[in-house]
Amino acid sequence: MASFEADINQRIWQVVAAIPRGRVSTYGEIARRAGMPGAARRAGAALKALHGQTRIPWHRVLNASGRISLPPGSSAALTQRQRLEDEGVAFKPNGSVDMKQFAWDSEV
DNA sequence: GTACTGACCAGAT
DNA sequence: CATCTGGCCAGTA
Repeated sequence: MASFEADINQRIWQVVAAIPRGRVSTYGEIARRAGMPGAARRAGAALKALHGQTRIPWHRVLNASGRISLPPGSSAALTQRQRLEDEGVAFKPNGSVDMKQFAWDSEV
């Protein structure tokens, strides 16, 4: 049996890939859907492992506050915001996204 | 093996 | 709003 760790990453990426365009989710939600409730950090580690080279829509994942969890001003953070706005996800002046409106599991 | 860190989270102060 | 605390799991030194 191969270690489950590698499969866990695949699981996480699969969940992220399932986020509809124009919607966002959180690390906690991703972890929960991947079968590891409470392991939000694991989700972050899995996305970091992609290091940008992937077709997985990692930019649709925000932290529980609805904010980009990457260093402000960093290349990755700017790319994430750019791609989300391009998909129709709006950022408030304070730099957060309205989860009530754009969360994957949320209805308008 | 231990210790520290991190694209986290929720609750308390 | 800022700060701290405990919890979670994996990667790194």
